Amino acid sequence: MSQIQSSNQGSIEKKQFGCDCERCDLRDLFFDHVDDTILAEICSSKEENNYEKGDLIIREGEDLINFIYLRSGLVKLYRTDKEGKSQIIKIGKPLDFVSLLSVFSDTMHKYSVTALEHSVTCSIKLSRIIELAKENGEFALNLMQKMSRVYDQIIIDFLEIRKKHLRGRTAHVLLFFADSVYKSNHFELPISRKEIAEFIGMTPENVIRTLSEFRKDSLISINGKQIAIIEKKKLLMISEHG
Amino acid sequence: MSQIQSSNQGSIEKKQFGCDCERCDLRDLFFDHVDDTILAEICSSKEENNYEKGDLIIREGEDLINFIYLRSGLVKLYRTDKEGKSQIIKIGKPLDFVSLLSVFSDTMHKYSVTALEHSVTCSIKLSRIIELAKENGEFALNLMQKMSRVYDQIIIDFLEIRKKHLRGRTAHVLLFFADSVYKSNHFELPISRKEIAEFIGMTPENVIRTLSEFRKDSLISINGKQIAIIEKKKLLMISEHG
DNA sequence: CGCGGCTTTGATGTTCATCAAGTAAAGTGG
DNA sequence: CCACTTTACTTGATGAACATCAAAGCCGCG
Repeated sequence: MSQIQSSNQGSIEKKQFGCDCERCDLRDLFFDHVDDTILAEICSSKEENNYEKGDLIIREGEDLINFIYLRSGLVKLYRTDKEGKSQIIKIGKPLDFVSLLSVFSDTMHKYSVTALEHSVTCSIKLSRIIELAKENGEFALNLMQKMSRVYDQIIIDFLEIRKKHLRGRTAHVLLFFADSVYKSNHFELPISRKEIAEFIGMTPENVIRTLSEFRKDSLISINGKQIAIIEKKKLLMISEHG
Repeated sequence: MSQIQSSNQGSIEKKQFGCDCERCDLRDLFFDHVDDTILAEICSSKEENNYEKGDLIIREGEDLINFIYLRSGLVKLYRTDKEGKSQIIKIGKPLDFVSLLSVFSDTMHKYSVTALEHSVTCSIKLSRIIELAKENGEFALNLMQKMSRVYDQIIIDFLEIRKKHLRGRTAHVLLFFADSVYKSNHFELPISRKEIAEFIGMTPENVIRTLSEFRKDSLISINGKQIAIIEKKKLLMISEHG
């Protein structure tokens, strides 16, 4: 994992924070209710990290020191049991909050996070965030809302997936990447067949078999990791149970 | 559903709040960081409700007006789809927070809640809680921690259950009631076989079959809803996968 | 180049849902 | 309070869905 400090590239507008937080989409989300002085302090104390595909960002069990969020890229959030088997909980995009889960429930990370593509995270000392929340209820409330939405979405996805069979689950994953991540019917799968299986609670063999079926039925075309969705409506029907 | 207002029965210690919050276990959890004046105000404006087994406490989709928590009793938290099929998310005990989930993520309830035994809830206007959180960061942070723990536990339980087969899931449920709810190896099941099935994502028939198997293997004894766990160690092994 | 992990397909058996049919229990109206 | 209706429970039989095992091809990497 490489680790670089972001440099101020002289933004055009607003104050100089000694960093480039002004241009970060996440700023609004987090710091709506924090005044500029504090924002500048946070901003200059933050740490920006770069990760390549496959890099471990957070390891389950590690001490929870930083509040980490995803600035760009794509990550998977997962748990691994003693036998080494993983279960993927969520595919995290920017504006999702990487370490948001479990930040306030424990002193250790409850889940691991690994980059699925080149990703950039920002880290802020958790102790500072907690101070801020104590001092500033609006900020705390804002955080609470975001957290709650992320959690609720995970629960609803789990329930949705549990209702479906193999074909429905597989279609669900394809549509998730097409609609929620890449916003295109043609994309490169950022995860392996095995990881799809860990995501939907099936075996890799059966995921592959189902993808092959979809291909034979001309619902999708497959070229390694390249996926093109051909019959989206049919795929949707399969996902919603068919 | 009956609805009674709690009456002050003249508590011995501390101030008179015009209510009996002093004797509520939940008080500490919520209002550690709120001063007595505000506490008194909240306390006298709260509404206490009684529910019998089977009473609906919250209906999915209802406007989220009150912050509701479970003072005593047992509830199920669940979602129902268009075809009328339910999925149970969690069995809620006192000190769990009935309306905690989704309170801060939406304007509507995302889940339904039904009483599994006689239950007592306290309701506080959500708008008041939000004001409090804004004014008082410590309170907000406290709430955030509790919420986060509840959510994390749900996610971990979902993952655990997903790893297991029918026998493991059924054992898991029995042990949950024995250890986490009733703290006894002999208890009356508060939910039907069908509800167990909705909880673990199986069919009622197979839940029944598995319970019968456990009975034939002398791991448990069954008399209607009365369950006695005989071979706890073996049940534990089955739960942890055997 | 060769090793290890991911991928793919096929064959086989297990696990589970579904259907059916009957019993017990619990609620309902006269 | 009893006959009636409904809902929950139970067991068996069957087939579908899925995991597992096996074998071979592929790809990336040291």
